[in-house]
Amino acid sequence: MPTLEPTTLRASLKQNRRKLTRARQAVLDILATADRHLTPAEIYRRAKATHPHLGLTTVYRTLDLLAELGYIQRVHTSDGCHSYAPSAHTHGHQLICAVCGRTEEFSDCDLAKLIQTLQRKTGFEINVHMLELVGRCPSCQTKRGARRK
Amino acid sequence: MPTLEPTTLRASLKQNRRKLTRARQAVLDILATADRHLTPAEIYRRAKATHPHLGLTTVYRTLDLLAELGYIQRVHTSDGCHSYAPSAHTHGHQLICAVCGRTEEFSDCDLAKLIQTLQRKTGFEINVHMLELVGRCPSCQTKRGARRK
DNA sequence: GTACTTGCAAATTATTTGCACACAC
DNA sequence: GTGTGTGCAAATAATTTGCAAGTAC
Repeated sequence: MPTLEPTTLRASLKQNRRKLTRARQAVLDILATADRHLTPAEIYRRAKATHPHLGLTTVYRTLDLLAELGYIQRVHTSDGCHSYAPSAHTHGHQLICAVCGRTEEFSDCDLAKLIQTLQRKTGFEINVHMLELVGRCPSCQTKRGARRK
Repeated sequence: MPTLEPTTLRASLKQNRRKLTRARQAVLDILATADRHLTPAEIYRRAKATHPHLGLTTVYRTLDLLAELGYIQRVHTSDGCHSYAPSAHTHGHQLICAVCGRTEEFSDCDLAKLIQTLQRKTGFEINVHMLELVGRCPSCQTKRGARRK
């Protein structure tokens, strides 16, 4: 996964006249090594371990920035859209475990045909799509078959 | 669109030992006749016209309820997930205009194959999916080709 | 009549802003 | 050195809760 390569990130930042700072590195590190989606507050708490001076404000600002650059992705669950997951910095979608929050990214969504049909039918010009799949990851399936809700 | 049939709604509510009240009717009416997605605050403002006593709290509660029953649907845009659009009370997805917010619902998303492949590859058991397409509606395409951002 | 609902005020939570100081390049 | 970032405190916005009174059935 190219997510973590500091070189790539630094380059992206430079393009926008932005800098690679400790705070940004810390936030991205947390997400990149997390196997589930996290809220700003959770990221803040975790990142403070390696960067005690970190402010929550900075986390918010950093999340916006990283999302804009495509290094992380907002995850939309039924209880809100304020969690973030790492992203491979390309067109990607998330497969989310409803039980533990674990995410997997995938990119071959193959919606071309659907999009074409809908464009013809509705006259819309479609240029962005968001797709998320939700279910239970292998390990949450076995854990006493616990079904959420 | 079955959205508006008060009989259907009343029945759904009854099933859950809920009542069909003026407030709920007012909120649903606003959404059903809106051609774009609206935030709780917008819905509140509009619904007050026909139901001046309405409280914002009730709008929040009603939106939750109607969403749960499938009569409306949360819309997730890049700037948040706090808007709602009418829904045909079946499995459905939204096609959203990024310029004016207009929404169209569609249901034939045909993701079965993709889901099957991913289940095999990842071991996840997938049971929910959310799909949204974003673009420009016909009328926003002609309006001085204004492209958002 | 009863249980579910409402609207208000207040509390809570989430997010943004302004600004002096600090740091990456 | 310069311009971008940061962290703090404070402001704002969004959402939720408790509760007495109201209303659908």
